[in-house]
Amino acid sequence: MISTPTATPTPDVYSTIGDPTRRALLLRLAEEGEKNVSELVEPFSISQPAISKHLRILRDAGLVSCHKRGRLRLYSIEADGLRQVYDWVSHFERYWDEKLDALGDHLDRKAKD
Amino acid sequence: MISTPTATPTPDVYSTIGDPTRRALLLRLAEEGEKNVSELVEPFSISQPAISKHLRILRDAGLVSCHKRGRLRLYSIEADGLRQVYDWVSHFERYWDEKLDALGDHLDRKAKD
DNA sequence: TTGACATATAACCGATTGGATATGTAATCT
DNA sequence: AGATTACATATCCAATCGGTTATATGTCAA
Repeated sequence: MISTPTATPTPDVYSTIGDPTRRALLLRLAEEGEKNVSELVEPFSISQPAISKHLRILRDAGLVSCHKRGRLRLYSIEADGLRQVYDWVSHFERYWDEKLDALGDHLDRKAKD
Repeated sequence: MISTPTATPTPDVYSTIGDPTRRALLLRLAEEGEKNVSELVEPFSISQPAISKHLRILRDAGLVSCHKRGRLRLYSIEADGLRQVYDWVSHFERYWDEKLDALGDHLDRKAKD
């Protein structure tokens, strides 16, 4: 009984979503709800073990969870961990969605929250 | 006419921000404005060439720009490319800013779109 | 012009990554 | 029980990564 049960080694969310396959998996789980591994593999041209490895990484990052039903493993999105990405990238928001003229003051104030 | 500004080979923004050093560089440029390389190196315990390499990657990803002044290269944030990350991660927004109790139905319905 | 400074690039290296194939394990079906 | 299905894990491999030191290039200052 060595195995660390859930004890997340916090495997960086940013690098986890750095991979396009993993992003696609996350998006699909978010849009279509829980899916088993075979269903998740299907749209890709890569092997099942490769997808299982991605799912493992996603699980370790806390971005998905899974439970068994019969011989299926049903994976679901666990999006809380993505919030930190949202928060980080929000720091740059003012650079793209506003003309920063007299607005600068307002933004500086918000930045202090 | 669209004209790719610097002929970006689009070296994936997601993997670019996967590195913590690069995220720190971006954040600092955003918060403190343009900086030369020496200034950017200073807070880190890694070598100047290592930072220059990161800056190269950031430039290739279109996330920073630089211009010369004397013997200095002044780097500035170019945050537009981060918007796609913001947009992507926004897909998961509903998972963290809503209590999904009786809301589940509503969400399931939306998922079918 | 010579030397110091600012920065980029080159060459190299060990660690990690993302894939493949092969095998293990548990649940279901006949 | 035996075969099949669904998935995870093990092992291996080439490519990429992030760092290093060494070197090249261009600019300023004396």
